[in-house]
Amino acid sequence: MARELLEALDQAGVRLTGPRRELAALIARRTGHFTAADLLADAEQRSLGIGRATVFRLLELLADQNLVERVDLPDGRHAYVPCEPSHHHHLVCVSCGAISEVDDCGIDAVTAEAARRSGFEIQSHRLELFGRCPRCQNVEPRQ
Amino acid sequence: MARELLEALDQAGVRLTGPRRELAALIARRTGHFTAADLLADAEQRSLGIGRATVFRLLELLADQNLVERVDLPDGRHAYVPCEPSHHHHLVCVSCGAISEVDDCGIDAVTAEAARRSGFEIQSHRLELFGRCPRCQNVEPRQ
DNA sequence: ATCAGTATTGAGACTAAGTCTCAATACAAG
DNA sequence: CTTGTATTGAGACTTAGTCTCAATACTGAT
Repeated sequence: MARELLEALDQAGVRLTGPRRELAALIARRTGHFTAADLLADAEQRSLGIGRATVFRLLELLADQNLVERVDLPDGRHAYVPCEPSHHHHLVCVSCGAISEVDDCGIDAVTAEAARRSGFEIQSHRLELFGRCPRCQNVEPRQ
Repeated sequence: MARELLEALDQAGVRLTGPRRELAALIARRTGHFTAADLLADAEQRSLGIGRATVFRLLELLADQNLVERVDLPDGRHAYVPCEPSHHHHLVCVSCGAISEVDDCGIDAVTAEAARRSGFEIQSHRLELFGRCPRCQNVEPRQ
């Protein structure tokens, strides 16, 4: 998966540098969502000597490329999740942080209806679903 | 509208203090969304001598009471919008910041479908729609 | 292979956002 | 009025993110 990220960056015409390769590998081995601080901590733990700015710069690049998406957690923090570049939404497990992608599911009808009622010209939307993944439901049922 | 905020705070069993009254009035005279910094600036401009912490504390209180909702702007900033305490979603005008509330519009069907497909047990969701309000469409058509 | 030009880098200063502590104050119930 | 306690502002502190700049390292051309 790190490979895919790097290929996509290559396609985008940016240089494939050491720090970028290393960060791509760190992202690839993460499961679920992570924050910029998580990634920075990973890098520091391995003494990769990667600066804070570089982490933010890469995340921005990946987000531009839709290889990673920014998710606003219910507690207000910003996290990222690696994902397919097509438009979709995320299900975030509030227990373990696991992420699942869902594609359209009919939200277009909802936005069209909202546009009709309000007169707004809708350009984009963001739908985030929070709950518990199947695994966490089994571990601690009906909490 | 400041009155409504204060009444609701009273209901919630907190004290109706000077700073809270003043901030409620500032919120009431705002249109569209605003950030904590905006409110703080308003207060400073009027030399109300209200501390940063007080502003954040009140916003948290109001959010707990669902009198104000936190919105994550596309650029990643956090904003607040005063609103009805019932569940609903917001349309945010990216030109002028105007806010419009939309109620359900069939999103429950979407979340149910997503839950079915993923096996998640969905607890909450957040839908934000960004676009241009009717007024801004007229000012600068088809931008 | 090497070179040259330029994108990218890390360090660290800086800004902004938000939290926390604590002594002083002000509300509200009696 | 008095008194107990919630709330306050100041300001230190933390965390998130940006910016600058000189040094480095890709990459494409040679």
